[in-house]
Amino acid sequence: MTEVAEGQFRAGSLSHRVPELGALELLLAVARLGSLGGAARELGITQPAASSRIRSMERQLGVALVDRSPRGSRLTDAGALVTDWARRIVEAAEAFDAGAQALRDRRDSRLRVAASMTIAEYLLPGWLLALRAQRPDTAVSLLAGNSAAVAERLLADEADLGFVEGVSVPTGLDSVVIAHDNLIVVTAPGHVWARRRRALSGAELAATPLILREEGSGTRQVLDSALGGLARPLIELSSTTAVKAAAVGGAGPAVLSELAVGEELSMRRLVSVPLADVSLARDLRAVWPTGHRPVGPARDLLALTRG
Amino acid sequence: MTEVAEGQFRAGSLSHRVPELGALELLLAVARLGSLGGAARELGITQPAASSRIRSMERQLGVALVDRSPRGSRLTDAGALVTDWARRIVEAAEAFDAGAQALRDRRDSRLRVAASMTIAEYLLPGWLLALRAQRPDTAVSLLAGNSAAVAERLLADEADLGFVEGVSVPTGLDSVVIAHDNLIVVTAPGHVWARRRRALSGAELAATPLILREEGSGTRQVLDSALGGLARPLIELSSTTAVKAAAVGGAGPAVLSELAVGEELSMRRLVSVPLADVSLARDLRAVWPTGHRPVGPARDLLALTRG
DNA sequence: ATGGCGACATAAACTGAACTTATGACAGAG
DNA sequence: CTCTGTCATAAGTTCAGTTTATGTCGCCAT
Repeated sequence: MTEVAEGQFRAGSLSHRVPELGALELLLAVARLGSLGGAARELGITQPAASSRIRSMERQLGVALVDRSPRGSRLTDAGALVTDWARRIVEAAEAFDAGAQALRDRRDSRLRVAASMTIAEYLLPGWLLALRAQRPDTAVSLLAGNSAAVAERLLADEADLGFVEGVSVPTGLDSVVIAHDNLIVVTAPGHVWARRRRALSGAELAATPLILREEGSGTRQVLDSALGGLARPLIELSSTTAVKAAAVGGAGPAVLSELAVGEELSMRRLVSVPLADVSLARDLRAVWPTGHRPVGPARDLLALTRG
Repeated sequence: MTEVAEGQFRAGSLSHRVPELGALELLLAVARLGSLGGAARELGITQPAASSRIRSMERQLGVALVDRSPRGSRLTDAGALVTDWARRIVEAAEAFDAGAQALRDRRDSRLRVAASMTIAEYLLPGWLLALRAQRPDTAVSLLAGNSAAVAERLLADEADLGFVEGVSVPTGLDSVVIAHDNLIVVTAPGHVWARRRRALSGAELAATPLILREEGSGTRQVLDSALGGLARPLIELSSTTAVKAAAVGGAGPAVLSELAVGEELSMRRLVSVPLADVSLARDLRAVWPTGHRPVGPARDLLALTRG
């Protein structure tokens, strides 16, 4: 009976209202296996521990999650919903883990990857997850920087495989295009541009103050060159996340990589504005020192990125 | 010195390698405020606690995250990267919380929402987050079910606002289209269809065995009617998540709501196959009992969904 | 210079949540 | 009618995270 006043706590941080990761993993295991004891075994804890953990999660959320019977346990309707939300958290945690694992082994690992920021943030954790599923023993290291830094690492033999975004390939490197990244114009759903039917012209874009990354950033370079150096900043922010936040908040239109806003678009927190006569596409390339074709784990990772 | 053998633990569950939510929140606060003590104050803990928490997170990840100086604390390069991954987790947790909060207050709340599964899973948590930012005191309840169940609740005055996906509006309800959901054909990046240039025809789609939701599900109904009842199942699975997993694993092409695969697409775990002469669009509608135009919080929520 | 302020570090004692071990109760299958 | 699976309950233990209380370092204003 400790949670009587539920509903008017002091902006209590999330961690008091959202179960911790271990509990969410347990819930997913229960959903998959249909048994508390089975899930417990899989996670290497005892059955009473699992039971108690699920129970305290139910108390915390104020909703019954599983129907327990002497024949096993099934999710309730609410439980199924909660499990789906939990899965999102666990997936984000897996990406975190994959990235962190790579970061941790920076020094002493076997596959050393150097990548530009956008790729390192949004794409690599997923690829590393897949690579680990395929070759669990490979220790991967990750270094993030701009194109020049990536090239430098590769040429100094401090990295085995690199990933860059941008139009030109640094000299001394061979490359393969692995994907195309489009910069897109996005606004909050309430913005006038969200209701446009006709596509936006380059001139209109150049004439409108935009929320942008700072000068010198990769995305900014692509935009400036496509527009002839004319992009007019409404605000300049130093991280993709800050730009997204400003756009979601309705500060104005922003130009961002579609990789960075996949979720915001599908959740309709942001809306993409079609563009007519300007192409903001750029290639994402895997790169390596000329002649040193990737072998071993580097080759596997490369294969993964190309599907 | 307990973590000597780091790197070869027994498939150790995530929770041992990923810091818990509270620590991630703390990290975000430090990133934002530039100070350990400040972040501690914001989260309602003491400064040594914050320091120790960050430190143990650094030990856990094996990477320095913040540069501590007598003048404040800034993120290291690795710290910035980790913070971005952490933010994804925290965002997922916020969506979880928004949904759970609604679920919890099912009985005694002021705004009662009934929604179909896809909307409840993928869209509503985001909307509720926005609603709570705007009207923090509104207690929201959520019931998920199929279109008929939604209609029933509304007509019985057990819900104030409903959301349904599908072609027809149940009788007795007024509605507004709030968004369009497209079913799309997706495959793993390795599948032959991922390399097609020409769009897929309806006949080809009907002739190919697909990974599908079970008969009776909303997505299956739309597909069957668009194809004239001809969809040929390769496997039938009972949840969107299972279909996604099978498709990502390369089992074959799947047909899914674009809402369900936004992230997979932007991460290139799945690729969308363009479709030529078939339209798999369906409207997402807000619904309410004829004549009872939404007022108060229901009206606010409705406004949010339309941007 | 020199106090004062703000930031972080260190040490020791405390608290509590979550685990384990050990057992009991219930349902269905052979 | 016992055997095997399931979950529940109880009591004891462990350990991570917290607080309180101090120490150190750099910066700034007087």
